Amino acid sequence: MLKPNLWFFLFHIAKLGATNRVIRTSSLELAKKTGTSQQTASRLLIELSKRGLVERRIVPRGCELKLTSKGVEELRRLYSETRVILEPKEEFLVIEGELFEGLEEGRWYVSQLGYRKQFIERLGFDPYPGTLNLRLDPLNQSLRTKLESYPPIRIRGFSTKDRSFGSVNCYRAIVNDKVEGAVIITERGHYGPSVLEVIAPVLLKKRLGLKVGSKVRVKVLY
Amino acid sequence: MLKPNLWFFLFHIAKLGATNRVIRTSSLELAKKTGTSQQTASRLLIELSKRGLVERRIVPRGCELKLTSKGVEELRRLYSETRVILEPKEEFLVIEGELFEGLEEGRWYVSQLGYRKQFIERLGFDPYPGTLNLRLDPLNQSLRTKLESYPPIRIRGFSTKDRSFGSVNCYRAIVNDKVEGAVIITERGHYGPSVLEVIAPVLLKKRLGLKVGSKVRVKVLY
DNA sequence: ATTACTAGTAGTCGAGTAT
DNA sequence: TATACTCGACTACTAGTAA
Repeated sequence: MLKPNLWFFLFHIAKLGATNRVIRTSSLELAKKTGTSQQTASRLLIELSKRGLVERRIVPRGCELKLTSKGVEELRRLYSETRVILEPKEEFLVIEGELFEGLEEGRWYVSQLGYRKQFIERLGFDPYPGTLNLRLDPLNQSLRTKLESYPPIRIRGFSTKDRSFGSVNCYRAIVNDKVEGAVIITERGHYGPSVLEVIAPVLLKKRLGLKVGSKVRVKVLY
Repeated sequence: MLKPNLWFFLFHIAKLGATNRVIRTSSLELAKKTGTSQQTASRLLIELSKRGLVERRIVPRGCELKLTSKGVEELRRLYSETRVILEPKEEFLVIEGELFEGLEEGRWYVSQLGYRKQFIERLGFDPYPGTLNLRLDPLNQSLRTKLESYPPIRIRGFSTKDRSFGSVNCYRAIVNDKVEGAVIITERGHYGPSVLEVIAPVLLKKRLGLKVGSKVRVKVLY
């Protein structure tokens, strides 16, 4: 668990904008922002860097910093938990996308027993082997990004003797206002943020009469 | 400024539900949750209590805790700042309510020079002396509550020789898609959460042809 | 200018324990 | 049972300073 003062320091670095770009700063500036000494700032920077939460490069008069994805994740975790504390109401987000024919990789992943057992336990259904892949326009991509800041239903990764499978985040969802299923967000997704992958207990394409190019409306609960 | 480990401790107390009700716990339980000793938990509880962030009562086998409004405020501050870091996009919220004739108190407050100067400086307009009071149904009340979790434009309180005036939080707003103004949220509001008070550079009732009972739509930017 | 080491010190922790 | 005090141990801080 990240120590509170490291978290606080990370937070201040993020406040300077280091979540999505490299910033130019110095240990003295950070010391002032966090109300500590230059020496302590230097030490904490070294520690954050060691823990892989910030990337750091010493340059002539100061340093360049950027949060790693692990650093952003850490920030987001506390943010999500605080949201649950302060805004306990159940809400939803509607994401729309266009069906496309995927690589059929999803079928293989979803049917892995290590995932299936958890899907059944945590989502309450045994997913049909296959995913519905929706292409998102930029507006819907930003909704997807927003979604990721909400506390997910976590499916843990696991290993077989052949390989290891990463953890997966899920959100309950209702597809075209009819079928209950879930959005899945994989650690290193096969497609990236422009695609939304949906699973359900049934073959969605058939059940909803969808074909390539169909507009699909996903109401995601969180 | 609240020390990081105190903040972290407050966060854990909040996670147990102490934001909106009294919880029953003990220093040992909190110690386990935060990964520290019973002694440290006890000491931090005393400190949080001294600083007026939690209310505390020792009972036979443990203690009862509840965050004070100052404690919740502290949590909300960091939450809001983190939101700005992680979700930098400008967004809005549409709140609708029904016009009613207020106590005319607003007129007096808004025209106080201590407020007016700040309104001009921070909102960019000199408010018409008076407020538009909208009665909110429960759904719109929850939107108002949600609004309060976003970082506001803060107007500081001040004192005259006669009395003191509390600080006010504002959000830019557009009324009925036509007139720019601001929603004001006072510390100890005259009306409570079921009412939304709006100010603008003009007399809104006249400008928009409103009368008692009119439905008014306020698009609040944050 | 910076970063970051060393060394001395201030502050925090938790075992023991009184209440 | 609890809370919370004392005190020795340890951690984390900053001043001084080298690079």
